[in-house]
Amino acid sequence: MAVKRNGTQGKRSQRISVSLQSVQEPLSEPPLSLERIVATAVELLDAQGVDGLTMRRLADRLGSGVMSLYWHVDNKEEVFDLALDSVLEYRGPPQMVESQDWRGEVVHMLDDWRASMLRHPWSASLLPRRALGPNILGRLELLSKTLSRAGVADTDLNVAIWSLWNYVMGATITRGSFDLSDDDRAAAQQRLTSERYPTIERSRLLLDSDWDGAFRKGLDFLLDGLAPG
Amino acid sequence: MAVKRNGTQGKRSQRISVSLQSVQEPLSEPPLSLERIVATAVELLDAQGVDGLTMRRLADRLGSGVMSLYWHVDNKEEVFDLALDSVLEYRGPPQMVESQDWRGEVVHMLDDWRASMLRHPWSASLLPRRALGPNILGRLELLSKTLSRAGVADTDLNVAIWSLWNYVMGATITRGSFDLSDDDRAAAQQRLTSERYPTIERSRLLLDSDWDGAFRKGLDFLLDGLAPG
DNA sequence: GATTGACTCGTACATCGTACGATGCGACTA
DNA sequence: TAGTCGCATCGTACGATGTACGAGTCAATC
Repeated sequence: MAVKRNGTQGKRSQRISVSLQSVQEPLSEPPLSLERIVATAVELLDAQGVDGLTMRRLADRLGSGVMSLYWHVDNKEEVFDLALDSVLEYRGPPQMVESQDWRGEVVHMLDDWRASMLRHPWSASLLPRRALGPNILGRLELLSKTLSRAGVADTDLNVAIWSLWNYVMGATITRGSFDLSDDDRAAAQQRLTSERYPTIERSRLLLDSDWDGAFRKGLDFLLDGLAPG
Repeated sequence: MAVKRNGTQGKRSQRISVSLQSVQEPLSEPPLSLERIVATAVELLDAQGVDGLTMRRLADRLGSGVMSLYWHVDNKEEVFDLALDSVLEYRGPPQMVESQDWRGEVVHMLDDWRASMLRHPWSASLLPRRALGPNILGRLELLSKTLSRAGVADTDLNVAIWSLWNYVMGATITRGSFDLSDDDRAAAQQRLTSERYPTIERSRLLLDSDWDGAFRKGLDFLLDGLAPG
């Protein structure tokens, strides 16, 4: 839509700040760039949550005017998209040779995915309403390739991918929902004892489930069913 | 916090509109009530999405002043909570006797859950950031009870519940994310062909997956692993 | 008639995203 | 040197939003 943002955006010479006037009012921030904007947005989201990110606050942290952001970014939605995607990058399993251990690779990637999102709780609430960024697509591609290499038939590939994806997404979002403040936790407990949910209460489901263990076990069952040997 | 809302809220006599002055300016809306507010909020969310729900629009639809809403409701967040929960009610499987078919019951409830959320796409994006309402807890309770009755050991119960819950949550949210406008769809396709995701592209993963079939198959695998015979 | 409590609503304010246009600046050309 | 142009920054202003505050209405009670 907008014709503004060009190919060299953010790449401008790093301003060799050698010469004079080293002393300046607000300490002379480095110039704006997409990278800096996104990184700062992630900081802010980590610190203040989804509602804590406003363009004004973001600009303040960057030491720039609010409207300067809009040269690098079309709108706030794009900031969300970029922040989300930037947090979901995947660098691959430890060793880079094509191992035979496809199952280990899949588990590693999905584990890392879940861990990344839990490190940034806002990501879980953002994901459902944003489009799929390149890093998400990259993970899907990797998953797809690995399963294919493991011998999953093309006919079953989509089922396998979606099942695994769904499972991880759900696990992440569920866990995130429970990482609310202690107030909310107390409120939930309150509701439990007022209205009656005896089975839940007995199993202490909401209180001290072994989340990580449960995640791995369910994942194992899925993989058992979805892929051969 | 607020001491306002009392026990009889919304229950006020239905205003027996028999007598005179049947003609009035804007057709004389029925009085406000929590029920009417929530129902209208759901209408609005269905029609306009999460961002389409504003207190002013809500009041307009109800034919009331904006601030009148705040007598029935503490804040906008509560409207979201109530709308979300109201959409997730579950009335149980067709026959009400305690059948032996625990697996059928579980599948029925989870299917219905997914269907409910897909009927109201905004619910998927709301759920991750809201606390658990009574209807959600009720479903968890039912799931828990049924699995317990099916012979799942207490030790494995939490794993089983979370695995199933996670799976359904993820499936719902994923599907919701893909129910975007055609524009977004086109954009995704664009990204696919520009950057390279060959395996995804070949399997047409994003385009014509059999979502419902995939959902059921993955669910079956999970149930196979999680529960006996 | 006075009081009370349930309920409604107009006004006002702080905060938000962002449209618009002015401004500065380095690198070109004439 | 003067003029032009594209990149980049930012101040001002506007409409929309959530909601605090307090005044208003009306039925039931004393």
